[in-house]
Amino acid sequence: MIEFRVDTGSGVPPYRQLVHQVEHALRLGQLQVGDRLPTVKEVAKNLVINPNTVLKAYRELEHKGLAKGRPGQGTFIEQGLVGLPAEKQAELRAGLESWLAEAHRAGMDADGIAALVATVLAEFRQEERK
Amino acid sequence: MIEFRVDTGSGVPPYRQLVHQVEHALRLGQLQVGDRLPTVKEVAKNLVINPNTVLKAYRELEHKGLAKGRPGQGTFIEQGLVGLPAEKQAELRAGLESWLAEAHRAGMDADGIAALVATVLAEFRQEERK
Amino acid sequence: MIEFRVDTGSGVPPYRQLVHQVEHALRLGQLQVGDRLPTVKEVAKNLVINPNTVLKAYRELEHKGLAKGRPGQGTFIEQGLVGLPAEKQAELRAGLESWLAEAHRAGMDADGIAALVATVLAEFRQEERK
Amino acid sequence: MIEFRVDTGSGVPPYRQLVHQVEHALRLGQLQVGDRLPTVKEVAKNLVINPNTVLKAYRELEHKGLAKGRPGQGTFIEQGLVGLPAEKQAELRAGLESWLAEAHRAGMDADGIAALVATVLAEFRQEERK
DNA sequence: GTGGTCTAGACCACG
DNA sequence: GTGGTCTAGACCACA
Repeated sequence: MIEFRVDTGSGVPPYRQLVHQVEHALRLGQLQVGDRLPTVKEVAKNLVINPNTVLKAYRELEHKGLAKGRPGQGTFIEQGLVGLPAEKQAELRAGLESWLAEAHRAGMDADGIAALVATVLAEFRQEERK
Repeated sequence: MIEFRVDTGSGVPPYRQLVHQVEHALRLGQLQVGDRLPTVKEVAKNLVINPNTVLKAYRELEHKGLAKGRPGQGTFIEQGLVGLPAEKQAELRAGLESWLAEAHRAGMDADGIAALVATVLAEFRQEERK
Repeated sequence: MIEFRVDTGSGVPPYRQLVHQVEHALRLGQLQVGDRLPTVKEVAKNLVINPNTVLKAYRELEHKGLAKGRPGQGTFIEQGLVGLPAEKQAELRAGLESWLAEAHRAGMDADGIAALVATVLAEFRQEERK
Repeated sequence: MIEFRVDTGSGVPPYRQLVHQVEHALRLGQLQVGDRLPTVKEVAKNLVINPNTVLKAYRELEHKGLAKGRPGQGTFIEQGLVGLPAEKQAELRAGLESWLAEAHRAGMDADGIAALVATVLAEFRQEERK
């Protein structure tokens, strides 16, 4: 079962963070078609946010065709997102994690790492756009 | 001189994106104490956003003690952010870029990469918090 | 609930006047941690100023850590400011008021009094700085 | 010779602070008709502000008929402001200073005192307006 | 309904 | 010309 997080300091609206997390989990194969998402109440209670916010996120997922609420049963994943084969993903992930560990050893904190990653990713996106 | 970007699709308010970019540049040593930021009007014109939005970002930086507006002259960096020595940073950056290139070769698009990176970073943050 | 005033002739930007008034009320114990400030719209309507101006004041208070806006609920005092015990304050206040009454009887108008007070206070500040 | 001060943190435009200080000094009898104000250059240098700002203040005084610039000689007080007789003023001032000293002894800092004074004065003005 | 963001445009203070 | 303030009004996120 997916575990949601909300980072209130990031400026990203909470409901979008939830949507992103589902999308990411789908891409990474952590969520499969047919999986059940936690109930609105559970999420709202765990993250201390308003149930309406969770509902909005689930509706957004429904709108994108990724999930579907079944009254009385919960919300279920309807459709996956194309991603790389699991092995390749695991490989890449391992590579990234080892880089991260190295950065951490070198003395970078999470914010510093995030700054570096954001910069490099932004440049990559710009490259890709060409 | 720092070059701002704004990603309208991310959900992060533009003025916060500007703040983040300055903070990142400070961490990465791309901005130094005493450097001048582009004028409010320049940024507004380049990014096609309202001057007030830029002003809001600069004001936020001022509140954080990172920059200071001097009427008639511009806005200047007041204080740096601790970061790693430039060489170490360059090294780490190279490592990250090579990982990124590998992921790209493997068939991942920017969104997929971002998803993976976000997930791994979030886990790292959770680790760090312990 | 605090009652805001705005003096348009003073040259002090209205949003700063609001900030000052909250700070003063905190120092004087008229506002406590947890108290709710009037809503942005109420203040804007009462003082006949733009809601954005009020918002700017509340935002400034947030930056100073004194208040915090809770969407959908209002803006609340987060932190107090050290001040003297209420009795001592009341005593001092009485002393000041009696002096003021005397000055008034002697024929001074509010502006004259303000001039005298400003001068004496400025000298006091200079003394204190030593 | 009057000694100007500028408090950059107060929000009051510097040029208005200068005007106020002249007016206050006139009310308090510290400046007399015929007295010479410091030159624009002197003030600008001492307070580290732009000469234009000082000029603007002097023009404002001229506009109010309080001072007059005599090319090549300086700026001179043209007209006084009605005030109380010097003895009465000195008496009141002494009273205020003794109150201030008491407040200080009681543990109030300049900001606390300013807060109290501002509040009491504001109420007094409201009374007077009736 | 409450706070928050953005836009558009006017005006002021300062250099 | 540069930063800073204010207004007016639209739209969004949240409770």
